[in-house]
Amino acid sequence: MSGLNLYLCSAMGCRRKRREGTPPLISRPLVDREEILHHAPWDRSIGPSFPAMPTSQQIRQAFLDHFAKHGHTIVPSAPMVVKDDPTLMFTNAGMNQFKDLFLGNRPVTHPRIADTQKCLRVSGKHNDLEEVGIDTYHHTMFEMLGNWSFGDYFKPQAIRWAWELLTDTYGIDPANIYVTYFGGDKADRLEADTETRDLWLNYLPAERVMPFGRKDNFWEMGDTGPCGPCTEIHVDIRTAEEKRAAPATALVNNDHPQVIEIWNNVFMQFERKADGSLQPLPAKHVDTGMGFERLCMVLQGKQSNYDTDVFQPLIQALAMACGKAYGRENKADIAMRVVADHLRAIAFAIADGQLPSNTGAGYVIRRILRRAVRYGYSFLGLQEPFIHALVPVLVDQMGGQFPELAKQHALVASVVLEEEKAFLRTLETGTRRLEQLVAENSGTLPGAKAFELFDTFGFPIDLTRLMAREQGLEVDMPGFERELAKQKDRSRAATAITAGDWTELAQGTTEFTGYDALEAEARILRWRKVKDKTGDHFQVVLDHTPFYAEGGGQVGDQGWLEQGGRKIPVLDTRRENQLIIHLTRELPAEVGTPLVAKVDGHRRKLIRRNHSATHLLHHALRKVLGTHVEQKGSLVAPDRLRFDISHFAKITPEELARVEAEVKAAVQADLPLEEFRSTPLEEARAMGAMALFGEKYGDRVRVIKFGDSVELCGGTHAPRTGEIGAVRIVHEGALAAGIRRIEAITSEAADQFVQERLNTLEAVQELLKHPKDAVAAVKHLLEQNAALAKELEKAAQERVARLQQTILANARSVNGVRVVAEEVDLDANGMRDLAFHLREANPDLLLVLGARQGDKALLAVMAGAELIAKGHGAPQVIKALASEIKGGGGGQPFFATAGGKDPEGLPRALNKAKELMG
RNA sequence: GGGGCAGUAGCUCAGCUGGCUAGAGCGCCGCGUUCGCAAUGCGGAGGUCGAGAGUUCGAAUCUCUUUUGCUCCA
Repeated sequence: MSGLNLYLCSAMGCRRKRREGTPPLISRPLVDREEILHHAPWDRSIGPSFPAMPTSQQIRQAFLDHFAKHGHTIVPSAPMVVKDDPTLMFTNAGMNQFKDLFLGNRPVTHPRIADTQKCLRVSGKHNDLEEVGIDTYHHTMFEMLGNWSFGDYFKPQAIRWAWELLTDTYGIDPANIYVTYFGGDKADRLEADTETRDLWLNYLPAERVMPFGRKDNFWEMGDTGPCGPCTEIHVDIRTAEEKRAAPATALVNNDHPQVIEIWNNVFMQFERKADGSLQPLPAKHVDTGMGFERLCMVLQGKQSNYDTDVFQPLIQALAMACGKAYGRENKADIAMRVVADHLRAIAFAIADGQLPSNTGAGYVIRRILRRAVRYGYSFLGLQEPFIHALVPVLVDQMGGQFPELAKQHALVASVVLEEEKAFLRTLETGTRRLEQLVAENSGTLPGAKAFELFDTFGFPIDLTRLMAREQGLEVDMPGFERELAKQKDRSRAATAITAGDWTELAQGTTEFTGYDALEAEARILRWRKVKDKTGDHFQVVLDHTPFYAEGGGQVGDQGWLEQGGRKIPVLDTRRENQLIIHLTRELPAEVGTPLVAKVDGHRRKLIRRNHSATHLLHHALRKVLGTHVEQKGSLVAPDRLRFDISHFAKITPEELARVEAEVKAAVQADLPLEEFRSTPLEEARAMGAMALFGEKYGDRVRVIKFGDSVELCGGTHAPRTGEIGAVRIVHEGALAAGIRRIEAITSEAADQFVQERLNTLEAVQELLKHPKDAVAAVKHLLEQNAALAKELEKAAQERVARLQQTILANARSVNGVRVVAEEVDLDANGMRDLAFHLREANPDLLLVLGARQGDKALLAVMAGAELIAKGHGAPQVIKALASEIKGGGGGQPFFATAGGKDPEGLPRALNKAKELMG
C-alpha cells in the first residue's frame, strides 16, 4: 500500500540484463565515412563508443547509461494502461508515474530516476487519431525518455547532462542546436528564467538561446499544483543549403518539420494555488521528456520518424505482405505508416492487460486497431487478417527492452487476429447494407443513412464515402455530422456528473487499517458533494479507515459511519489516485467531530473467502493447465468470484474437475494465511510471487501466501483456507481470443447453490414417487410422452379425414355455392387442418366451423377459390358472423378465424352463414 | 453510463405494415446413379422463433421487462 510505486531494479542489474539482448556497443563496427556523410546532414565527431549510425536500441541504451552514470536509478516503464486514475485512460507522458511524488502524496525514496516510458495519445489538439500516418511524425504510441530529480539536483546539472548527452555521446553538432527558455510573464508577475538562459550561454551563442512566453515555456500540471519554467532543446536537421538560405531562429516553435523540439526540461519550482497565486516550492524538481522516435530520426539522419529502424522493419514486413514498396505511392505509404504505428499501440496495450472492448480504454484500443485494418483494406488491398502476422517483427525489435511484450507475444497475436476477423465481418455486412442503400438512392446518400451505417453497424464513414463515390453517389456529410453531434449530446447529458469542490477540514493522508480491524475512530479530512442522475452523493475521505477501496479485483467495502448514535450507510468505497473515498447518501451531522467507521463484517467475511479462494484457484489452474496461465482480470465480490486467465483452449470438464479438486484439497488442508506486509519486491519474487503485467508495484510489496500459492496482493484474506468452506466452479467460457473466464462460488453461496439443486431433485423424486433411478424415470417419461403425442396427432388427423366425408355430405347448395356450417369438436389447429384439407379439391365450398373452447367460442371460415373470385372472401364472412359470438376476427382471403366470449351464439352464427349466400 | 441494431434449423440468413399449416441456401442422414470419388436425382430428420409478461379472435411480427451479442458515443 505504501512505498514507491515503481518497478525497481538496480542500474547495474538493468544494464547487465540489456547487454544480453543487444550487441555490445563497443564491438559494433563503425560505418565508413561516406555512409556517415550520406546519412548525417551535419558534420560531427565520432565518439569511440557510440556508432556513427546507431540503432534505436543503442540510442535508448546510451540515454539510460548516461543517466545511470550520473547516479540515476533506472526504472522500467510503467504500464501504458492506467488503472486507478479516472481522469486518465493511458499514460500520456513520462511523468505520469511520478505524479504522486511531485504532489507529495508519497515519500521520495530515489531522488534521481531515469527511464523510457511507453505512452499513448489518441486525442487532444495535436494528437487526433485521424492525423496519424497522414504526416510523417504523429504517433499514437511513443516512447518518452526521461530523467528526474525529486528535490535533488536542479537546473545546472540538468542542463549540463543534457548537453553532454546530445553533443558528446550522441555527437549532435552544437551548431544545429537551438534552445528556448521562459521569458517571463507580466500577468503572473513572473520574472524571466535568466538562470536557465545564463547556463545555456556557456554552450551556445546568445542568438540561439531564445525566450518564449508562458504558452511554450511555462509548464503546469493542472489548474493547481507544482509548476515551473521549462527549457526546450530544438534541432535543425535541414540540408546545408536550406540552412544557408534562412537561419533556424525564425523556425523554432513554428511547426517546421525539420526544425524540431526533441527534449523538454521542466523545472518545478512553484506551486499554483487555487486562487491563482504562485508560491515557491521547498523542494524543487526536474522533469524531462525526450521523444525517442524523433531522437532516432535525428541521430539516424532521416527526414521522418517512420524512416528510422523503429518503424522500418514493420513497414518492410508490411510491404512484403501487400506487394507494394514503401515510398512509391502516397496513399499506400500513409496506410503503411498507419499500420506500423497502430500495431505498436495495440500490442503494448494488450501486453499491459488491456483487451479491445466496447467501452473505455478497451474501446480506444479497438478503434485504433480498426483504423489500421481499414487502411490496409482500402489502400493496401489486404482483405484478410494481416496485422497479427506483424507481431513477431515487433517482438523481435522491442521485446528486449519490454519483456512484457516478448512473454505474451502469442496472446497478443491471437487477440489481434480475432479482432481483425471480427472487424472484417463487420465490413462485410456493412458493405452489403451499403450496396442496398446505393441502389435505393441516387445523387446523394442521406447523412442519416450514412450515420446509421456507422452508428449501428460500425461501418466507417470514410469507407462509406469511398464506396458511394465509386457508384456515383456523394454522402451528405453535414447531415452525418448533425446526427453525430446529436449522439454526442445524448451521451454527455446522460453521464453528466457534477462534482462540487472538496471541503478540506484537515491536511494529511488516509491510513488504511482494514487489514487488522473492521472498525476505526476517524476524522473527516475532506468531503464533497457529487450529483449524477441517480441523485446526490457525498464523497468522504477519512484520516483512518478500515474500509477497503475497490482494487485488485476486490469490490469496495460497505458499512456505516456512526456518530452520536446515528448510522450513515457507506454504499461503496473507491480509490482515486491515492485517496480512499467513502460514498454516502448523507453527511454526518458534525463533520468536524470524530466518528466511528464500521465495515459490514459479514459481507467482508464473504469477500475475503472469495479472495483467498481466487488465489487457490489461480495456483490450481497453473498446476493443472501449465504456467502459461496468467491472470488477466479478476472480480472478487461477496456472492461470487470471477477469474480471467490466458489460455488458448477450452478448459475441458476433466481439467475443470481437477482444478476444483485441487482447490478443495487446499481448503481442506486448512492452510494458514502467511502475510508479509512490507517486503522488498526482489525478495517477494524470490519467494515465488508472480508480478502481473500491467500492474504497478511499489518497491515494497505485500505478499499473501497459502501453502505453495504466493501472490502479490493488496486484498483482504481469510486467516485459514478452511474458512472458505465449499467451493464450486459454476462457469467456464471464452472472454476473448486466448482468454478464458472462470466463475466460482464459495462458502454460503456454494452451500445455497447445492441446497437449491438438492431441493429441485427432491421435488422431482417426489413427483416420480421416488424411483430408484430418477434419470431413467424421466427419460422413460419423455419417450412415452413423445410417443403419445405422435399417436394423438395421428388420431386427430384420422378424425379430420373422417370429418371431411361427413361434412361434405351435409353441404347445401345455395346459388351455385356449396355451404357447410357445422359445430365440430376440434380446436383451432384441428379446424385449420380440416379447412386446408378441403381447400384444394373444393373451389366452390364455403366452410364455416364452430367450436366451443371452455367459455369461449371459436369460428373458422374457409372460402374456396371460386368464392374468392366472386368477392366472398373469408374475412368478410367471418366479420359478419363474429358479432353473433361477441368477438372479432380476420385472416387471409381463403381462411379466417374469429374468437368470441359467447358460446351460446354459435348456432345463430352458423345459421347466419347459411343465409349469407342466399 | 447513454443511444442504435440483432438473437428464427448444426451454420449463414429471409420472413415488409399481426393472419400464406415457420422458410431458403449450405451442412447432416437414408436411398438412387457410379468400379470409386466429385457431381447429381429423390426422400428425410432437425426449430420452446433468446427468456418472461402484456395487447389481440390470432404474435416470430406490436408493447413492456429481462438477458446475450454487435455497434456508436461518453
